[in-house]
Amino acid sequence: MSDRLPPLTALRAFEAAARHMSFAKAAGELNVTPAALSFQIKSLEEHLGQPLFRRLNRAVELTEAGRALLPGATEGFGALAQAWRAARRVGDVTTLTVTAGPAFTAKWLAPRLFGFAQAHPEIELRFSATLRLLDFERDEIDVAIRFGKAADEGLYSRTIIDEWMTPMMTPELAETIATPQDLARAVLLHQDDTVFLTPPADWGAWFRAAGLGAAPKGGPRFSQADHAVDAALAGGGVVLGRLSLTYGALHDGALVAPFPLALTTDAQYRFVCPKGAEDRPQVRAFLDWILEQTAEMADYDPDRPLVNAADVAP
Amino acid sequence: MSDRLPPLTALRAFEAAARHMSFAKAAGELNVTPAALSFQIKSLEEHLGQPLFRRLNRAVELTEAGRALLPGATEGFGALAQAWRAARRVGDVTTLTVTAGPAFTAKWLAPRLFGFAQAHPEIELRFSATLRLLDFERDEIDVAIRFGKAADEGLYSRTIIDEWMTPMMTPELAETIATPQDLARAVLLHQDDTVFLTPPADWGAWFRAAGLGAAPKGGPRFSQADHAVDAALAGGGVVLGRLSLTYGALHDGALVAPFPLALTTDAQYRFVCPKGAEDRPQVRAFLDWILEQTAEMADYDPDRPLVNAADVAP
DNA sequence: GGTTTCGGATAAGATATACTTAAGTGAGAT
DNA sequence: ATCTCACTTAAGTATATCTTATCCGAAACC
Repeated sequence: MSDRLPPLTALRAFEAAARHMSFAKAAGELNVTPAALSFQIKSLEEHLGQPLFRRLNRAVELTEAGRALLPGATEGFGALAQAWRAARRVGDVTTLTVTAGPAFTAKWLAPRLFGFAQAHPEIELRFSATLRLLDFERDEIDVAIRFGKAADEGLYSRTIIDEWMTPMMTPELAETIATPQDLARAVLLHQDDTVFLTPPADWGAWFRAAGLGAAPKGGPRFSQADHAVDAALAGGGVVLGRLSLTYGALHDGALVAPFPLALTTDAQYRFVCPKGAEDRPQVRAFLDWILEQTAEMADYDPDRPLVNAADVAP
Repeated sequence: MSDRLPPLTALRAFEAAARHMSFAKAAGELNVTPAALSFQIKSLEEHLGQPLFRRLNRAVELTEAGRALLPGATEGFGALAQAWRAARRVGDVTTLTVTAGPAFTAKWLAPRLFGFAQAHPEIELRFSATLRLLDFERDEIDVAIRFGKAADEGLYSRTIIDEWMTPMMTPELAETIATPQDLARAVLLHQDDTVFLTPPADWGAWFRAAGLGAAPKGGPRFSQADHAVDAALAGGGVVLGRLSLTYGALHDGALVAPFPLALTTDAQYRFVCPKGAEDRPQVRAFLDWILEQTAEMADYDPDRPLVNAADVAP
């Protein structure tokens, strides 16, 4: 009748048995014989001073004590298993799981990945493209690329891109749009995935920064910024293009940015990982590679006039 | 390098060692020799394939793998320990932990407890008087007396009191207050702890039910209903007294309720415990005793005209 | 500067724990 | 009535775990 924890193997046996509601199946799961499992349960019941199962002839059912024990036991072993996986992941230098938003994944990471894979064939990359904020431990993520302002406490965080955004379009379309004022007649492509920024860095902000009197027109709205860029690439309109998503297209001339003025925000793309994880070989390799790639981007058009969206808030 | 859980005793040794940041202290906690603990940690590190501690000469510190493992391990063992305590509590027929609001505890439970203790000397009672909703598992509560409407799923719930409330005062004060209209001149004692009820059962509701044109005056406000009753007992004013809190005072004449009209609400006092727990001997004894006590109360003044607060909502 | 002390590591033997095989039991299924 | 299934019991065995005893290195102390 000790108040300390009972033998843990017996507890684990109970958890498996209660989950399956069958001693035989639990024995299978734990790779032991049913006899061993039966003995474990019996020993646990002795420790507790009362039965955990009611033995019916073809089945077992939980007693009230069993019902009280099961949820916490399942939760406890679940937490242990997850922690163990997390610890194992630390020693694993062959895989690297990265999470980033869909737009960044599509327009920045994916086109460049081949280069990283060639430079580091020993690292197996996994991607999780979602805007949902993931938990490093729970979701078994090594590295996150996030767009935002503040770095969380306890995380290693490094700004990787000085982002700016400016109107972009195909060269053909650009021939009909000579001045910012001409944008009033053009199809403006809107993006919804940066609305969480305050102040917003949208067409309204750019129009104000450019000193245009009129408010921007409505137009097609896209839930992901990369889709708006795709629409612009197809000649479907003018997008307020982000450097990170359009660098390649600007470089090979698929898009042009005829007006020098560009918007910035306080938010930046950051490389984020748990503190200390930046020294793991594959994380270090990935960070070095990203910095190399972004350094090239930072050199692009460094003299462009930048206006912070916060300074033109309505 | 198995992906299954490592030996659990070794994991527990790690958790204790990391918590104390000392193998020797951990060995003390687990009642084993330092040598045994050292061996456990070593075996765990072999399972993991990398060290969990960095051995400095007078101290140890966690490696990154250790830091990844510790929080989940602590959480896991904590959950197991709590579940085990919960299961042990099921078999314990000698203690009974009850939670109730402060007013109900002071005015209903406490005065009657002596009777229960006499009838069941073998049961050790514990009380937790708080308005905060407690969790049966987490807070190791057997029974809750709650005032509210809906019974939660998965809980045994039984209404124990058909509550009503009506103006009450000392007999001396009553001599100056002959009709409900006279309440306009009296000091009204207000209570804040039923404001979560919708519609509220307060002086405003009673005035509307009584057909009084004027709204009730302001007056002293009490955060707990029992304090308002105490103030009324001291002759300090008129309280909208709840039967449950004033039954004794009405019975021995310390308070009188001169006006027949009483308010009811959809909410009632309920006896709540986890499903199945109502059959545990001490819980059953407590419930039987409560029902016996409340049956007596239900017989008090059964012909009083009742108005539901919901029917006089503004 | 030498000695002590503290905290941990290691080795060998002892013991308790957990597992397996084999035989047994009772109630529902056939 | 017999079979079968799911769990139990018993005996023997393997393995994991603990203890005692000894060793080691660095910080603390004299």
